[in-house]
Amino acid sequence: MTEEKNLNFIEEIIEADLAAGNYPSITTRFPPEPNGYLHLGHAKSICLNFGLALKYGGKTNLRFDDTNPETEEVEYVENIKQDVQWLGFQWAHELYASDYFPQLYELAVKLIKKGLAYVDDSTSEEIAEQKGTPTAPGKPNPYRQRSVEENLKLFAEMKAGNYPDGAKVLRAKIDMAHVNMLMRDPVLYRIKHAHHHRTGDAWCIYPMYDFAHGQSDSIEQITHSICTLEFVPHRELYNWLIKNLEIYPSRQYEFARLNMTYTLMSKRKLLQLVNEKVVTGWDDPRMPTLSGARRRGYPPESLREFCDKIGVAKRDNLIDMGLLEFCVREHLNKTATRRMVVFDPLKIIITNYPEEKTEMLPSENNTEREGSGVREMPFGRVLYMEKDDFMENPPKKYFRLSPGGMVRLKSAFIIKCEEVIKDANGNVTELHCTYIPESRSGHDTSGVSVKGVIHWVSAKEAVKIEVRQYEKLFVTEDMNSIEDDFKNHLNPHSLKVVTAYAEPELAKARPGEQFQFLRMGYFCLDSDSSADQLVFNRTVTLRDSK
RNA sequence: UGUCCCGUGGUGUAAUGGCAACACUGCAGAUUUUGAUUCUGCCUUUCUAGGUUCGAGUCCUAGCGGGACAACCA
Repeated sequence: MTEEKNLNFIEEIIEADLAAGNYPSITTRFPPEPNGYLHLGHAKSICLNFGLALKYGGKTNLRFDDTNPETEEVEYVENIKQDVQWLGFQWAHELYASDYFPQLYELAVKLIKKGLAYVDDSTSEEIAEQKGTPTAPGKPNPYRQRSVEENLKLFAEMKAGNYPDGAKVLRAKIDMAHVNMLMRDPVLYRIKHAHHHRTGDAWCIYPMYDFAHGQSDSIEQITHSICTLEFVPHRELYNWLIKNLEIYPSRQYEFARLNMTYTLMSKRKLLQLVNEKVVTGWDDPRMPTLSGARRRGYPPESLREFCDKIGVAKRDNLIDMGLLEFCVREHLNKTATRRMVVFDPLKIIITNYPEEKTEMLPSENNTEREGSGVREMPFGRVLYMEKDDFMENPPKKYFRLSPGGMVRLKSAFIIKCEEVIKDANGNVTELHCTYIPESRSGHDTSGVSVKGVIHWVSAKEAVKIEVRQYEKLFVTEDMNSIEDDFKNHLNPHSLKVVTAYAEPELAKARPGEQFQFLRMGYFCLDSDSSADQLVFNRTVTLRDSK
């Protein structure tokens, strides 16, 4: 237990509320709209809302904000639930704003009866026109003066389906000259003859966000309704409705949304990438979605650690993607199983090693994880090493292989490069080496010490695999600052597919298993794998201080 | 030319009127059978100007800078 508290501003509010006895315990909610997949920004919100309830012994509801049937689908509902659970959280109740449609309708009637709402026949253009601008007040229209009886009748007719889409709306009657534009008689209900993923065709009028979200909070007795900064102006309306509807006083608090370098966090734009097949789907490992992160191999623990590290505040931020990668490496370093894979093979022949011989050499699965044991790697006369680990004319501080030089083959022997074989064009095609039999790993009596250690595989037993190497999706650091089409900023090299040569043990990889390919990075088996073609995703590279 | 929100190292986040700190990044070094990991050190910080106070990153005022607000989206 640490002494210091270091609370974020929401925790301070909660602790003050609890200390003052304002609530017996807290209730939060995570309120996604099922019109897309969850992304890293949602992870911040999920960790915040669920984390707060966990910390203070409260509970969190998962509530789908499904008030716009035109964009919402069950497919999204299912994936959102899966993502929240994958992140490691369990909701108290699975709820839907659409469950409250009957109650919401009654609340609207109540507002009408109080003379605080009216039916407006204006077109959306007219309403926008009459609304004024942030610097100019709006003007009321004649519909504002309709009687309570007429409003009641008209609203009932709207519900009954007597009018086409757009013919009428229900608006709150507040103040057309209000300095806050959201208080200039906001639209509460609109007509949409659309099929809803849960209520079907039972309704043809649907509440707007402002007449659904806060009311749902009240119905569920949410104590702390936490949302992002763009809802700050809505808070005044949120409170006005609570007061005039005389319902449970939930309170809204706003924090700054997550922004990350080289990334977009807009569901609309991510949907565009999916629809236009720029990526393979919402779960493309390059996507900043939770399903993309999962497929790429980011452990949920890392995401939670990341959300913890970035903190919660009210100022705009741009978090370095490197911080997320740090959290991923930190976790994977302790958990990932080590394997050797050569990406760009250079054949080496150990000239003093017997033709027919193969011996099995043990190598640690993970020195960072106690009890993870060893596996056996076949070693023979013909091996592959990384082309990158050989240099004909090495610079000063180079300590891998060069002509006449020595390196250790990890978990095996020290070898010396005796001869460089080239093709007609002068490209190096093969290396002839000798090995030092006394230098066997763990039994080294050779007295020779070398600085370089490289990975390798036996050519005969090597397994061919497909590896997908990912890089950032966009080349521009701050994607919020651009003013042209975001697709102009796509990274043309965000995916590179290569064939690599793996030690035979890797063929036993199971879905979800995380690996470190020695000196190359962290990888996981992709769902595109088949019996005769294993496909691996590169989760993240190793830190490289070469 | 309105209202609201926000200004602390390169990036984030703390410091709750009393010695500006932690993490990431970067740089340097040690260790290392992964140029990884681990360890050590270093660089760099309170937007400006007034005011209140014994004392201001913190409170007040103004300015400057950034963001939000004119969907029958959420």
